[in-house]
Amino acid sequence: MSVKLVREKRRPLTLRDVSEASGVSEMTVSRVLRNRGDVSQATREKVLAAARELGYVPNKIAGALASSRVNLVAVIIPSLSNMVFPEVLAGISQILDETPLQPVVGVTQYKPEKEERVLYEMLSWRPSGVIIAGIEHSEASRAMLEASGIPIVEIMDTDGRPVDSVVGVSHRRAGREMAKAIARGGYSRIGFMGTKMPLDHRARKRFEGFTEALAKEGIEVVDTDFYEGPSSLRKGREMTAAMLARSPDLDFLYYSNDMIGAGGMLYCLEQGIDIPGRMGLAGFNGVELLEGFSTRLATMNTERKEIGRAAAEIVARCVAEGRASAGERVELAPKLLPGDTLGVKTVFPVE
Amino acid sequence: MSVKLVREKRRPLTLRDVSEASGVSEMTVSRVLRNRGDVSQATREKVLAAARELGYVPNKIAGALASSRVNLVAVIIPSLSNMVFPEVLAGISQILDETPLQPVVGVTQYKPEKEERVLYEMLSWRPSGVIIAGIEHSEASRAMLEASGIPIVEIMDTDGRPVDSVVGVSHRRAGREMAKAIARGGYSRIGFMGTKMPLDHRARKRFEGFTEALAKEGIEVVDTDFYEGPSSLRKGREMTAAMLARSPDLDFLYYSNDMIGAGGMLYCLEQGIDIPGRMGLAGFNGVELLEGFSTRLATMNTERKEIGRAAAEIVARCVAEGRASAGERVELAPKLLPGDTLGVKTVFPVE
DNA sequence: TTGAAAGCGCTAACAT
DNA sequence: ATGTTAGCGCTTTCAA
Repeated sequence: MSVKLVREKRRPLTLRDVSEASGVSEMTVSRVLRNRGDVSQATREKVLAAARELGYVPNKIAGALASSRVNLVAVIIPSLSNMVFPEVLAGISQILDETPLQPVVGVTQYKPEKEERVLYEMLSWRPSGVIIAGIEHSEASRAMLEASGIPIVEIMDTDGRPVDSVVGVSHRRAGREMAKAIARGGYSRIGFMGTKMPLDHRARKRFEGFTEALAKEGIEVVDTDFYEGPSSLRKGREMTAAMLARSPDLDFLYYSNDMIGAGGMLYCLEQGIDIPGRMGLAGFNGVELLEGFSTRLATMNTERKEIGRAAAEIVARCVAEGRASAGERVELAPKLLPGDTLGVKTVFPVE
Repeated sequence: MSVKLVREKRRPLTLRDVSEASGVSEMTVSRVLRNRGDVSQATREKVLAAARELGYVPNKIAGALASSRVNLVAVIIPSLSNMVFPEVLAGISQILDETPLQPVVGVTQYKPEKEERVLYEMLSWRPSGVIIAGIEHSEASRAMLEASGIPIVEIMDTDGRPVDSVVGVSHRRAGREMAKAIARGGYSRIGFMGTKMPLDHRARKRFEGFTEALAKEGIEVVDTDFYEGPSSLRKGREMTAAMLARSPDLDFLYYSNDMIGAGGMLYCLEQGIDIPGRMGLAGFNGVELLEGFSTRLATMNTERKEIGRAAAEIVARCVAEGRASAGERVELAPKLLPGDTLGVKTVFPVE
């Protein structure tokens, strides 16, 4: 006959339990568990044995309150389904893994109100720093960041006035450089496809830089199309089909990201369109996916992982030095990768 | 002449500051900020005005300690770069957004030791529940989960003995069903490509189910190749090229995920291989990417978002009802999508 | 409807 | 090397 021990709603273990089980004061147990020196080897072993035996898991809530130290870094990004952000996160983790700091991720879905809520929520856990995508925030969000008293790093975008530090690329400049490359290639009837602008400041800035630089060359964007929702190969394919049906005389398609760009490229290749002679194509980001196609889409590589690393390093340094801000500015230069789809226009449509 | 106020290392605001600014006791301020009833309209407004004025952000650390309530759900997944997991997260968020609960994500990189560390770290914040990918854990991890006293939901995989609740698909069964479909198509010389097994239990189970079911049909897997690191189109392309060079008489390639499957498909199409007459292909997951290709890769759709939703619902229900566990089991049936690459073998290689 | 007191589980700072 | 005391900023509980 077996007796089943039903512990009612188990009270979680506390330091006191470990203290009693090991016959050592709570304070010393705390020291052992935090690897502070000044504890004899014998005591240390006794305590660790007791803690393991009981299955004690420290309570960081209490620890953080008592020490007013919270080793969390709030990371606020618009989305996880755009691979760009997991890549940034990978860079952040890589750096923070070497420190006692831990990233905690919040997702805003590109909505300023959601950003505000997420930020408030995260700040209420009193993190040691904030890494936040974008440089455009609601007034309330900006006020919270400024009042937080912790290092803030805005990432991805350097066009604007940061709260504290900033790490990213100039999207305006990226747009300009793409425009210049297109003009050099002799393309002149340009179509643009991208996300709806109010949601995506970086895409907007690229587009602005792009059209401005084209204008200087006397070229204009002939057709544009904007979509909402996730970027996918399929979306790029469908939008491209629609645009080419509408504006058959285009000779270059600029996409606001590689995913729809690759979809458009697949469509053009299947239609037997001569690339890059009759039609040029370019995306943005330099995502790994592009390496999987036998025709390489032209793009501009933004070093997402490097952005994450640089941002995390700034926060880690501030925390280590006890500084409340850094005021650093890191602008990375995106690199144009012409691939196989941005060359020289050779085929001219019949007038 | 302007005077610049340099507040040294700003002490974060507390309830007391709001209390003093509004002339209301801390207790009442706390009530207002938590939307508890029993506060007069006049007082409420005074307090809210003061809090907004000061830019007060509550300290959840202290709140959680005092109330021993933490509205966090630990979500532990192997990776963010495999789109499958962001999709699960989207489902989880969708449900938790309707509750006071918040997901907090930890990433294990498919490493049991890392899973152990991440789990320990997250449990030390005393979350209200845990959603964790996979049903295989180290002994220590399993012990922590069992001792946690909170609802645990293991997701993705149902083949095994769960700690508490489980939501997912049977990967063994998925492998078997793919094998049967392949046998029905008349394919008989099978190649398999996937991740190194010890890292990926679900891939292993699919492979086991697959080979077992094939064996029953008298078919065997002729060639296999396993890789480490991220799955990419390029990897699929390269591995496929290598395998076909090595084993030119294969008539079906089964990939452990859609990403490498799609890469392999692109390679085969470019080589002019007749699909599905001479060669069949299949992946696993049913990712959106596949919709972007004009040839649809055969796959089995696992409802990741639905898995996330179901898991979050279990946790939310437990928390609402104050239960420490649910013991639920939700097995979703993956659906075979034959697409354009799993048909009937019609072309037989010259002997 | 409001307030006062006690304490959540830990750690800083000071003994010893 | 170890122990004691006094909080951290909030919420619970009870009293008014």
